[in-house]
Amino acid sequence: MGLAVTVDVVIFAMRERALHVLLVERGKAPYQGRWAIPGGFVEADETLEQAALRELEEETGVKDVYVEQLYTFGDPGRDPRGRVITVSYFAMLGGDGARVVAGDDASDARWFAMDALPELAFDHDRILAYALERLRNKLEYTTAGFSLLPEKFTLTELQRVYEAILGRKLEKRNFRRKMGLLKILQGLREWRKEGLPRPAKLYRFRAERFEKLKDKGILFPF
Amino acid sequence: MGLAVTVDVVIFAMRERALHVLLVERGKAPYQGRWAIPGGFVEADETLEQAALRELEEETGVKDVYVEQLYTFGDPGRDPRGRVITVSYFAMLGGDGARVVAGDDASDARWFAMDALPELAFDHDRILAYALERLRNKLEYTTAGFSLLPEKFTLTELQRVYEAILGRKLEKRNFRRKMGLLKILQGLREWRKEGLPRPAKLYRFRAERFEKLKDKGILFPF
DNA sequence: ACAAAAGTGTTGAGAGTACACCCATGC
DNA sequence: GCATGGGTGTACTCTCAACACTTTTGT
Repeated sequence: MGLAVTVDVVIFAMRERALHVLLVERGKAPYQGRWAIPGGFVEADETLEQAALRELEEETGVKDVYVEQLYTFGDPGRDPRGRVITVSYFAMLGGDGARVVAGDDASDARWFAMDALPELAFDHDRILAYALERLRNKLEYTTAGFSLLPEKFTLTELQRVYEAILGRKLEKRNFRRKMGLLKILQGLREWRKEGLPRPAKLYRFRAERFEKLKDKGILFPF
Repeated sequence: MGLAVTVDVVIFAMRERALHVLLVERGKAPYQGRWAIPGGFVEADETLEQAALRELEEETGVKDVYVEQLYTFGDPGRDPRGRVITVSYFAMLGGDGARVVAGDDASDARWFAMDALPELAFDHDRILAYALERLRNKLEYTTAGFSLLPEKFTLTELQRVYEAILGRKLEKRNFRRKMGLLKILQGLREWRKEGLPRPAKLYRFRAERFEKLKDKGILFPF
């Protein structure tokens, strides 16, 4: 079989109130100089997920993240080098982690706002579009939104994550009441003060409480 | 690369009020004589979806179905022949079509009830479990349920599809009212009489009406 | 007349939506 | 003292869940 398999990892983070994605600049042909989703060839003795994590760390320095399989793209002709099938993954980086990559000189990786993307290599624009759609869906029935925040966050920060991904404004009081109803937030006795007119209370996500809700099919009602 | 790629197609149908899946008996090693999900190797010049449709027809005679990609399984060791990555698909066959295969002597294909499966080849039990989970989810936000019925069906038949897949009983009056509210059913002036104490009205699914609902994020509330 | 599935409405509870003002702080 | 984002409650509507009896037919 003249067939090769790659993995590609779409990794999202919130930066400056907007949803960003991490891309790498290709150093060699094909598509030299173009930006691409980090990824590479699967090796013989690793699982697909291990390959995704390895490539992500090699190309961007990001590690210790949870990746989830997205979709497999395999049209003939999607890679000029021959028949290459790619298994795409996606991941989310918490607010604090989002700064790690910026200072990593071992890579040509950069964050791009989702509404200001460069031209991409291969069919990576399709992959990215698919990943965004999946992220929107996950927001409704999982706690994906929390994965894009630091451990401690304010309610307004949480709301901005939802707004950035869904692409529309949400009503503040309703958002807060519903989050309260879910009982998956723990209020802390700490306040965020930097750059705020009035200090905002910090919260922490309580994963163990969410587990109980999941089986009952409870949705995030936004 | 010593890497091969296959496609496998999980195909569901309702038979005798229970959810069934179509399996084929393997004629050669490995796992000779075991039952397996229909599938085979991807050829050089076809898309993954074309490969899935081709293999499905070759092995079971089923054609003209809509297939949807499910998940890609690629652990080293999942196939004793070497490193084989499989892209799985799933499909649904309407009630009338479900009989087609039974008379097809060109294949060793057979329908199995999902709650009485034989031992399967490779990691096909995992694939099947994943497909069932996906089917359950799709039932909630798509019209997947209708794909398992003939063109004309009674409300009780429709309810049985939901019950078979969700694995629990639903309340008749609530089910009917909610289906009515969605306005995606067209009542016909025909009745089903075979084997029924009292004739039941037949309905038809109106796909074009559903399109309008989708964008508004309307869910099937079962 | 009996067995079996078809068909039909109401009520109470909980969640969704829309909406406007005062509060605490930094400058 | 003013600009800025933080924080709070009510009223209405709609949907969900629970629940039992009558109707039509074949035997």
